[in-house]
Amino acid sequence: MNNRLEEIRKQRGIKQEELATALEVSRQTIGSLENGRYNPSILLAFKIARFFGMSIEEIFIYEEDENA
Amino acid sequence: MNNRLEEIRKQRGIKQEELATALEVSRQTIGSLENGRYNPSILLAFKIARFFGMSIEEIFIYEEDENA
DNA sequence: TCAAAATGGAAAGTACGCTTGACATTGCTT
DNA sequence: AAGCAATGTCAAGCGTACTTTCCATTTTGA
Repeated sequence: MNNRLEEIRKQRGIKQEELATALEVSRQTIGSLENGRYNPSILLAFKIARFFGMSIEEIFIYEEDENA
Repeated sequence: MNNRLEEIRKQRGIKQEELATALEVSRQTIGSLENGRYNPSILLAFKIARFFGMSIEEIFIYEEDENA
C-alpha cells in the first residue's frame, strides 16, 4: 500500500503534528504512515479521507498483488 | 463501522466460504465481518471492494463519531 | 550561523485483525 | 424427521497498528 499522505498534507500546508491532533492520533503515527512503516486501520483511513474531503481510494493506493 | 457485506454477498448469490476463498481469508473472518465482531484491515477492505467492483465507501459505512 | 521547530525513528507495551480448530445452531432438501 | 450444508461463535496464538517516551537528524528562520 502506497499513499499520498505527505504530498496531500504539504499541499494543504499543515504539519504532521497538526494533522495528528486533528485526527486524534500521535505524531509518530502520521510519520509512520507517510514513511510506509505500516498501513492505517480502516477507521484511521476513513478519518484521514474525511479530513481531506477525499475518498480512501484517492489517498491510499492498493496494488493488485499486494500480499498474494 | 457498519457494512453491507452480507447484503452484497447474498445479492451475488455466493456463500461465505466461497467469498473467503476468493479473498484468501478464512470463513470465520467473513462471518466476523458480517456480524460486526471486528472491522477489516484496510488491505482486506480493498480486496473486498475490488472483488465486488465497488468502492470501500460503498461497502463500509463510517459513522462520524465512531470512536469519539 | 545558531537555535528552535519539524521530522525520523527505536523500544516496549496494549489492542485488535486474522488464523486454525472445534463444536453448536440454523436452514435446506428429501 | 433426518441429514447435510451453511452459518455462528469460542479459544488460543501470531502479527501489526498505535501508544508513550526518548533521542537523533533535518529544516527553517532571524
